[in-house]
Order: sequence, then C-alpha cells, then structure tokens
Amino acid sequence: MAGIKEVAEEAGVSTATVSRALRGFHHVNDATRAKIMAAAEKLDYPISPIQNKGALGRTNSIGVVAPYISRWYFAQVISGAEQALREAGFDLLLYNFSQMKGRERLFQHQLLKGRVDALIVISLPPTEEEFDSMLNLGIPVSLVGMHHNRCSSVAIDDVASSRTATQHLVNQGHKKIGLMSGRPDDPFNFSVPQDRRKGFMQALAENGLEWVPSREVHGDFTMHTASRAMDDLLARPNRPTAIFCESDEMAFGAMQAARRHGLKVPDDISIIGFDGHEMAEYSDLTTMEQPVQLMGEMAAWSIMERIRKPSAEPHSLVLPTTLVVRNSTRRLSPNEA
Amino acid sequence: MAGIKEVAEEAGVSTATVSRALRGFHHVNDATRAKIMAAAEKLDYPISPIQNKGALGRTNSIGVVAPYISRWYFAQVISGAEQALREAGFDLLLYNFSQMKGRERLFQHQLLKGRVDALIVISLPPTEEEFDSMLNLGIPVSLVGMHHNRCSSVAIDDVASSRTATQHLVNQGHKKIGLMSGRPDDPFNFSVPQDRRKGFMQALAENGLEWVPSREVHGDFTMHTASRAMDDLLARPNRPTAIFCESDEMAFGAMQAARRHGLKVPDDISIIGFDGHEMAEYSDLTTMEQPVQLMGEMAAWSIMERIRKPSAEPHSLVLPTTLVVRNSTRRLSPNEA
DNA sequence: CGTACTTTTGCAGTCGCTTGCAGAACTTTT
DNA sequence: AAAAGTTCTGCAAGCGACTGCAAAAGTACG
Repeated sequence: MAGIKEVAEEAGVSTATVSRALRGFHHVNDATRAKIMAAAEKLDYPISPIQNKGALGRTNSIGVVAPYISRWYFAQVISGAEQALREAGFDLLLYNFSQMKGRERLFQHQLLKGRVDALIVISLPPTEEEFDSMLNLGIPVSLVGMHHNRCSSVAIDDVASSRTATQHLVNQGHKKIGLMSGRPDDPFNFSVPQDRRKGFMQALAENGLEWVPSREVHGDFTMHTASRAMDDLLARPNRPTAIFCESDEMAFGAMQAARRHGLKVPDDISIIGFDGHEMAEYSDLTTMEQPVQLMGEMAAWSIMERIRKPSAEPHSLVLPTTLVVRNSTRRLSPNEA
Repeated sequence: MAGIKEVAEEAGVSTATVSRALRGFHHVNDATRAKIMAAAEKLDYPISPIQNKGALGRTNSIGVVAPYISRWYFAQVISGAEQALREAGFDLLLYNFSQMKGRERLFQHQLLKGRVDALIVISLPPTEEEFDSMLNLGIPVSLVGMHHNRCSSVAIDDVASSRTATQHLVNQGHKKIGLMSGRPDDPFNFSVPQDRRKGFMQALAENGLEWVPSREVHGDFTMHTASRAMDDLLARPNRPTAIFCESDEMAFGAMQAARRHGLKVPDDISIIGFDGHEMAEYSDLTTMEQPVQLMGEMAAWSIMERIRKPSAEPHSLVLPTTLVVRNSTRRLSPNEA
C-alpha cells in the first residue's frame, strides 16, 4: 500500500514536503504541491491517513461510551454524533456494554487510554472515582443526557420537562396520577429516572395533589418490564386515571398491558411518555419529545471545540423539549375526576 | 502519561523486555515479569495500549459500515458485533451514512485505508466497483445480511424465509395476499427486499395462486412510509385478506394504517412481518424472526478468524430463522376466502 | 552584481512500540 | 570443569508519519 514515501519518490521530493503539502499547507510552492497532489492521486494515497499517534500525539478518533446501544435513544444520539464527527474528519470508536462487568473493564483496565482524543459519555453518570480516572486521561470529556460540574455536557432539563408533562395530565383534569419510573436499585445509577421522578413529584406538589405510593411501579426502560409492571399496577385497587411513564418504551409496554387488561387508551386510562420515540407517532402516544439526534451532534461539536482549545472552560448546554400531544391522553370531565 | 519507557525504567529492564512480558509472553523470566507487572500496575500503564500502527502494521480496530445505524436492525447487529470484538480486544470504528453522499465519500476517499484491520459491512450490497476498492484495501471483509462470492458473510436465507412466512398465510386459508415491499428504486440497492419479494412470489406460485400486481405497495422499511403505502393499498378495490410485510417496522405502519381505516387486525386483515423486532411481541405481530444480535457476533468472530489466518477461504454462513406466530394473523374460514 | 530578506525544501530526530539478532546467564551433559 | 544447550535479556533497527532547524533557492533592492 502506498505510503508517504512512495508519494515522495513519485513526486521527486522529500517525505517532509509531502507531509506539509498534504497536511500543513505551509510554505509549499504551488507547483510542488500540484506535483505532489498528482502523485498522491496516482498512487491513490489516502488523503486522510491514519495520523500516527506517535508523531502527532493524537489518534483523530473520539470514543463514545454508552450502555445498550441497541436502544432507540442511544442509537439516535450515536447516529447524530457520528455524522458530525465524520464530517469533521474524526473517527468514532464505540464502547458499548450492557452489564456492570463491561463498565468495570472499561474504567479499570483503561481501555481508553491513549486510544481516543476525547470521550463522549451517553447517559451514564460516572462515579466520582470513574470521573477521576476519565479526567486523568487528560482528554476532553463530554456528557450527553446529564450534567456534571467537572465537564461539558449536553442535556435536556429532565426535571422541568417531566414537570410539564405531568402538568399536562393535571390540566386535563387528572387527579389520580400514576408513575412508571426506573428501578430504584438500577446498577448503573442513571440520573434520568431520578430527575424525571423529581419533576413528576414537583408537579403533584404544585397542584396540591397528594402522592400515593401505591401508584408507582418500576421498569427498566424497556417495554417488557414496563408491561409486567403495569399488570401489577392495574391489579391494585383505586386505579389511577393517568400514568406518566419515564420513557416512551415503557409507555408502549404500559399501553400494551392496558389493552391486554381490556382497558382502552385513552378512554379508560391516559398514558403519557417521554423521549419522542419514532414509534410514538404511530402508537398515537402523547410524549415529551427531546431532540435526540441533535444532542449527539451538539456533543460532537462541543467536544471538537474543546480539542481545538483545551483550555476552554467546560460548559453545559440545555436543549429544549417539546410536549407533543396525541391521543393517548384525554381530558377528564369534572365528574370523572 | 506513563509509557513503556517509564515502566522499563521503573522495573529496571529494557523496553524490549517490557514489551515481551506484557504482550508476547515469550521467554520472560517469571520473576522479571512479576517485577514488570508490578511496575506497570504502579504507573498504571494501560494493559492494552494502542498497538502502534507503525510497529505492528495493525490498528487493532475493525470498521463497521452501515447505513441507518439508528434503525433497530442495524443497532442490534452492531451491538452484537461490538460485544464480540470488545471481548477479543478489538475496537470498533463506526462508519454510518444515510445518504448516497456519505457512501461515495466512504469508498472514493478511502476513508478506510489503513485505519482498520478488517471491515464488516451490514446489509449494504457494494457495487462491483466498491467491492474492488474494498478488496484492494488488503483486509478481510465480511458481509452481514447478504452474500457475495468474493468474501465471507453471515446472513439468513431471505428467499426461503419469506416463502415460509407467505406459506403460513396460505396455510391459514388466505388466497388474496398483498405485499408490502421495498422501493424498487432504492438508491442503496439493498438485496434484502429483492430476495424477500422473490420468496413471496415463489410461495404464491407453489400454491397456484395468481399474483395481482395491484396488491403490492412499497415502503422504505420505515413505519412512516409503510403507513402511507397502506393507505394507498386499502383504498384500492378487491382488498387482500392478508399482507406480507418485508419488515416488522413496515408491518407496524401497516397495522397502524389499518386501525386508522377502522379495520381490525387480524379480524379484518391479517398482517405478517419479518425481522423479529423487539416491539413485535407487544404489538402481537406474527413475524419471521432472525437472530440479529447473533449475526453481528458471528460476523465478528468470523472476521477475527480471518485476521488470524488471512489465507483462509471466505465462507458464508446461513443462520436459521423462526416463524413466530402471534395474533396479527388468523385462519380464514373456507367461506371467507 | 552583491546584500538582505523571504520562501521553499530536505535532513534528521522523534513518537511509542515491536522484533531479529546476538550476547549473557543459567543448566545440563559428558 | 569444559562443552553444549537453554533460557533470558538488551541492542538497535524499524514502522509511517510530523516538525525544528538550517541550508538552498528565489526576490527585491540599491
């Protein structure tokens, strides 16, 4: 395979000149550059070759760490980030794991060390310890879907958005509102469920509604568990008239369970989700939509900026969410409430 | 950041010995190795460092090329591949694109050259020209979801599986069977839609059923387009009693459209999908399930094998599919047919 | 045409790691 | 105890780029 050496020989110049002509664009005679370009073309030498870590100190690739890449949300964010990175000439290294084992390996064995120029971490709140080890890598780190004062981030306001979503139910006259939340003992310690739960509680409090603990059930953000959890909830007495699900996938599970129990959505029970999953439109699910792809893109841009000037202060970005009202929620008449 | 040199110094040996102790495991005294391990530990030197492309000639990372990584199928395959690669100590570089522009850039600008040790291409039939350029890279290439005589592949038998799926509808007494297929003018030129269509046609022919062209509509494997296409189909006279959709996502779109038109599934119309999408269970969709994650894993293993012995013959693997019967299809009574 | 400045180029060192080769340090054999 | 093997280890030459420095070439000016 043609290397810089072959190109240099072909063009009759030194490798140094080729390097400068193709990369630096400094102090190279136009004629010489043309010759070099021609030679490179002829040998089809890669325009963007592996920048050798040795010489350059960078790998030109950025790591993306995420649990569960096969889930919609993660896939979307990654897709957004990939596009932005690719356009800017960076490669994207994917670090996925769905079990704690993978997580430990990632942080403890320092799989990342020296392999990437920067790191994007999606929705996975690192422990302080993991944080230290990440920052010790000496590369910029950017978070998606959560904040931390020690590094940049792109996220939505989960608390406020959940509050708004819940408020929507209240506005429709619901008083007995249930909650489908993440498991409290989730090993990854995601912050999203906590925040969304908090927003939910705030909305109740603001409206003077009493919180009834038996109206809460837990899932792990998949349809499957949500569906089971919903079975559980529906079997309890004093059923809620509406349910706030912390994710759309859980909302789908809930809807499915409701149907299974012979309940019509929204006639018998209102369901609201969170995320803006692409399937939401087709399931006619009311949901709080977040700009998922965009978040990935922003994270990519932000981190590339920080690669350029490492001294820059970390900054957090909060993107807006949109309540999309569809037909999985309905207004209660006063006597129904 | 600690390098091999620091470790060597700390342990009081040469860098060569460190390299051998940590990588080669040849001819290193146990005591020396212990010392080196300790030193490495102490300086927390990465156990799996970037294997320098220069010295080693490999990058220890594998490229995965896919359009639409945010779609379920691709995300699943990638997830499977990532896991297998990670375990074996490889990194995964993601090359995604959803437009032809990206595709051209990928192949023409040789983004891949020298960056990866092998390539996994998902469901994207390269043109002969692209094939040449890939094979010229001099690295193993593995295909997922399609076959080609010039390289290894992991796939299912789309034709046979579709035939079986269609046969299921026939067995249930359906005679007027519709088809929701991929667009004939799809720019990526996927082979999957063609094969699935072929299997469908075979089943009809085998059962002596006449094919009525007006029973076919096209989508691009998303719910959205499928839903529109279904509107179209339902508006036509002589409506089919069952529909074979070339993907689950299209089946979801079809179901949604059917509901929108006041038709009950499966009472008024039977719908069968293809893929085994995780949502299929919850939409109660009958589908032909393919082992998606497994395909990714197998592709990874197969390609790592070929990295180890490059001389090995390419081989193709055909994985079995499973018909999962749920309640989106029903048996027609003789007088309904 | 000589001097001083600027632009262009090549030399050679560097990055972090691997590896062939040969010498050193043990072991075993005779 | 010398000879013949083994097992370890270090030296030094790469790998394929980048880049500081200084020499070479080109330009401008007087």
